[in-house]
Amino acid sequence: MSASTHNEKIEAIFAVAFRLFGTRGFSETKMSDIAEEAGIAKGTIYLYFSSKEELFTAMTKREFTRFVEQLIDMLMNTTGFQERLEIVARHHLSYYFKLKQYTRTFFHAQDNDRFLMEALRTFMFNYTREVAMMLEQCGVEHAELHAKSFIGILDVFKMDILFDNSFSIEDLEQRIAFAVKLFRFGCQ
Amino acid sequence: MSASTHNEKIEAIFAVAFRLFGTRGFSETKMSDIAEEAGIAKGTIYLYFSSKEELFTAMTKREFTRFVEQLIDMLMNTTGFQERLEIVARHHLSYYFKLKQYTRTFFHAQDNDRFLMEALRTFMFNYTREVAMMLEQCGVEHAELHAKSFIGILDVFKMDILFDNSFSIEDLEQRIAFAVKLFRFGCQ
Amino acid sequence: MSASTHNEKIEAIFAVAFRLFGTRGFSETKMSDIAEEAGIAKGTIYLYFSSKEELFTAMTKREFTRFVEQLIDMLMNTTGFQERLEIVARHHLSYYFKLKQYTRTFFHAQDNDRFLMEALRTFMFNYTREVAMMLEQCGVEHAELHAKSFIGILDVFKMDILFDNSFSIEDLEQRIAFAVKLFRFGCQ
Amino acid sequence: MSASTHNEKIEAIFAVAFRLFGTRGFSETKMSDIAEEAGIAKGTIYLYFSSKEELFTAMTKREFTRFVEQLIDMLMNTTGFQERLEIVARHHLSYYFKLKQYTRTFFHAQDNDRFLMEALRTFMFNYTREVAMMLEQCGVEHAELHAKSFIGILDVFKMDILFDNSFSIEDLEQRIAFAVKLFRFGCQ
DNA sequence: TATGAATGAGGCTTCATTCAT
DNA sequence: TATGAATGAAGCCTCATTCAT
Repeated sequence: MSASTHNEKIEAIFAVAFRLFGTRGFSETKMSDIAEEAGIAKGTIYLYFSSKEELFTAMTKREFTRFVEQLIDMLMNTTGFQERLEIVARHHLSYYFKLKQYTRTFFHAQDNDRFLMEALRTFMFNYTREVAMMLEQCGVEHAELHAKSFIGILDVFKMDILFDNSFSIEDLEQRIAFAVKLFRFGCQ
Repeated sequence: MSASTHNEKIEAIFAVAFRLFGTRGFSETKMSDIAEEAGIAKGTIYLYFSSKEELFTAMTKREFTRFVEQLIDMLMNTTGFQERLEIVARHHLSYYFKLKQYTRTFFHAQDNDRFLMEALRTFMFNYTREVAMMLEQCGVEHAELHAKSFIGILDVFKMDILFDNSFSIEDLEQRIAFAVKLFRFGCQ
Repeated sequence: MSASTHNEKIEAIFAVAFRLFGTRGFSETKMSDIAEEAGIAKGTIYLYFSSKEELFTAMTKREFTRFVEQLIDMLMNTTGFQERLEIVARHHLSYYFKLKQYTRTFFHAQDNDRFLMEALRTFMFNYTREVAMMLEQCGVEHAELHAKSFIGILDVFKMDILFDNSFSIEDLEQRIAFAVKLFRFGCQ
Repeated sequence: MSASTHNEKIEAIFAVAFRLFGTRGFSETKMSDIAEEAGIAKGTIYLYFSSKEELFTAMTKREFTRFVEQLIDMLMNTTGFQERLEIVARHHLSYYFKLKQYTRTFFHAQDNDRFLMEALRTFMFNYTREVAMMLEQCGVEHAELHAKSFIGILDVFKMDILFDNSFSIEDLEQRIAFAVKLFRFGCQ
């Protein structure tokens, strides 16, 4: 039923928190629901996280960190501008695609929370830095602004993924190709 | 302090709601605060809006609508691809710049509601459509995808504006120029 | 639409109040509903009744008074013990029968209200007195206790009327006959 | 002050609720008052009852059930028509007499709810059934109508008990004797 | 460590009543 | 007299957090 070791328990809490915060949002998610779905008692969560906000922030930070680390791994094994751009694009869009069923608010400023804003800032900083480094290696000037822009292009397609119920893998690949092409050569 | 006519009162409520929801987020904004700052009684809000959620949604919808209408106006009086792109970019970024002091959550999926998600969807649809129409008139293919992408590039710079306390008018203009150039000619 | 003279207006208010208080009960009936259904403004009610409680009490008192006055009229034109008992019984039960569709709480201690309790007391006093006087004229001893008992027998049948959806005029007449017979000769 | 076990706590809540709802009525009784007088926190009540209405209904149902069960017990150990009628009468009237200080609304349709009406219906059904069974055993015809009538006679005396501050034990016994005699032999 | 019953601050909302017109 | 927009006191209920076991 419930996870037994310290880490397993934290993982279980994170997993449920991710799902519930993602689907319902911060305020509408109850600590008691998280506890119940994680198979532990309400009080137990407080052994690991001092408050609801801390749990939310910790979970979000971990998610952000993972996201960037995975990106770094993938970029490490690749050369070629086009390929690398595609990797960034695919990683970004796949994230939303995979989690579509229960993602709604992640990577977005929440209803609340100075803490999350800080986490989001750090995330953007790290994410941008990695993409910028990659761009720099590939000889692109104004790497940071370009990195942000590329991320922006990708992020806006999140709307399509989340709102369009018939959005398919093929659509995803099409968006990737489109984003990379636009980024490299402009709209003309 | 308080406005007298029906519409003035609604405007007053909207104005305060916009500011408070924007700075504090939905859950952390109290109806009593809105009432107090609007110079009316708590109960009075309920003469115009049936619930906190309805007020929030109505206010957001109005904001979205205004944003798009203003854009339409400005595009109407302009020709030239470069100029029009600059107008879109400036409108988008200026919005955040002007409201920097109390904007945080707008144009973002909230912690709550189905209603706002629907409003956001409509907004994105309208905003994208206007930009896409303009692009089409200027001979750009895949106008919709391009429109979204351009919006994405602009929207990501919102982060810079909101997070960077020293962000200046000059920075703003630089971002505008950068976004337009990238969009037109790519990163190279 | 709305009644124009002073008395017509009061009558209109009474009529609506009777219906709404009767169907919904005191707390669940809003002054605004009464005003609306009476075709007048909320504030207007306060020109005639100083509070919700006063309206309720006044309306109830009037209803009680009417009930007893009608009974007095009918008894006045009759002689004969059996006939008179039947008149009381028919008057009592017909009242509930006629108002079945919107009677629920009348003649009963309310959820609230010292005022109504007082009105109810007066009503029971007057109602009992009239029945007792009649019994006395007919030579019945312990007229007051007997009067109350007879009223009690009748009042319990109210349950049948209110709860039994198929309760008919024939059932009503049967109850009348039964009540009178029991009262006169006992259960044997 | 506060009870410790689950059941003790519920009993404590019931006891206070019975007293307060009985004296003040439903609407005028505050959940916070019940909590305070029960020596627990407001929120604790909601661990056992999902709403004020539910508490009220549950308490009333329990009271009804008890009333009938006690009657059944007492009838079980008695034979003789006269004695049994006296038992019913004494049980009914003693109930009001004992609880005089804080009974006002029980056994009466409340200002509110469908729920209570249903409970009242069930109560009347069960109460009537027990009395009717007893009457049948004693050879009385039309047992149900007779049972209701007897209950009605008794119930009307509730008024005397509640309204007459000098109502004594002797008065009570007199009413019992009167009710039984009337019921058996009629008014003559 | 783990539990979950208990807490109680706090917010949304209702609605009787007022009063300027 | 009549209106109805405005008021604001008051109460139900939620839920993050605590703590005795």
